Amino acid sequence: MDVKTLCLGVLTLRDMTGYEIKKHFEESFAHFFVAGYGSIYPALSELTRVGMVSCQDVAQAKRPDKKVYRITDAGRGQLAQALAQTPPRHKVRSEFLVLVYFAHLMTPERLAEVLDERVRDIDNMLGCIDTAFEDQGQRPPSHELVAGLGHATLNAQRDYIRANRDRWIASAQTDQQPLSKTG
Amino acid sequence: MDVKTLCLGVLTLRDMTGYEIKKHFEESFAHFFVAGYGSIYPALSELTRVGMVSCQDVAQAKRPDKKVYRITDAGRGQLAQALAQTPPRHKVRSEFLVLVYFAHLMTPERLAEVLDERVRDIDNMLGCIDTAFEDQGQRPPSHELVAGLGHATLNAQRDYIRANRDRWIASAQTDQQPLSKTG
DNA sequence: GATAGCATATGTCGCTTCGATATAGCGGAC
DNA sequence: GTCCGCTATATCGAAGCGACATATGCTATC
Repeated sequence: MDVKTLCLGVLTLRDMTGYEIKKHFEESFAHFFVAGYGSIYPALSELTRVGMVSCQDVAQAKRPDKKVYRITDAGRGQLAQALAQTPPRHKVRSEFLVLVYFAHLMTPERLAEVLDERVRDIDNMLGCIDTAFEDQGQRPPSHELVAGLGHATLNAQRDYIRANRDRWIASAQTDQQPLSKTG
Repeated sequence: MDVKTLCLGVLTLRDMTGYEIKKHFEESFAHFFVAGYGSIYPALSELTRVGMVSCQDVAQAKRPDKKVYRITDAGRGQLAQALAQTPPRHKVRSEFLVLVYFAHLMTPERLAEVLDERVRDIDNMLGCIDTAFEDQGQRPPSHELVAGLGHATLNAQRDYIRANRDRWIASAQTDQQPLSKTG
């Protein structure tokens, strides 16, 4: 599944500009799918070119012009096919866990910093999910499901880190294998 | 953090070929970092070019020749710097959760299929982590930490799906908004 | 004994995506 | 008054992903 399909999906909720699609991604998808302008704008151009969405230029007073995109019947068909066929993959790319994996090459202070920053990030993300869930305007009923899953997963990770933090830092002290003589 | 840094990291454990690095990734990193040959071989070429690793050609009887890579002092220095500076980010790209988010556009049968396949994938991944953790040869002491974190996270996700599966499928029936008239 | 598939081993290619940057005017904060 | 953030679109280089190509030997099935 690529960003094109994602755009078709959010355009079933209402007509949007590229900017609004990005905002919707940030508010509702933040914890499981990231897409920047560098992916969204080319995706919308391509979708327009092949007739999956229509595009209307809207001139605005005191604001830059905007392009409002609307999904077409062809787009709805393609989306239905994508939803029916896409395998439910779930990829993680965690530099946090890479750092933890090489904890024996870091100082205990650095490990503490890494773990604490991860806990802060998790708290932020949980707050983000709650905020998005509170103002439920324009959101599909299934939003509750992904919010619940996000909560369950992030809470479990945070609790596990908190429960083991001190023990890990203590053993980092004994297992340490410095990389350089100047360490 | 890019694949180059990852390669430097695993080469602190022992000298390896590109093929072995890939296997190590699959066995130990599967649940939090994916890297294929298309990333690893170019990374090793570049690391060799700038002197972060050395490379020795080894001719083998009855096997293709191989290139054994070894981290250099310069490489160790660069790795230390990367571990000290890399922010502990954690990115998820879940087509599974996208599908769940648009559950109201799918049939309840399809939603059931998606949820069940995800549970199977999680079980597979848990087995993978356990297998890698059992044969502890050549693994850093911190491997236990990432294995534990993987377990906690995946278990939480699986339990949450199992606990809510039937309720979700029932509400998918009522909330459904078909995309086409032929649905 | 044939043949199919798997393991070892290195690599390329095209496409997608990421993150940073450019542009530009308005509104509010300090 | 000046700086920052919001709305809004877009491009660009670098990185990465997945599939494919190539070669050979070993093992299991028929």
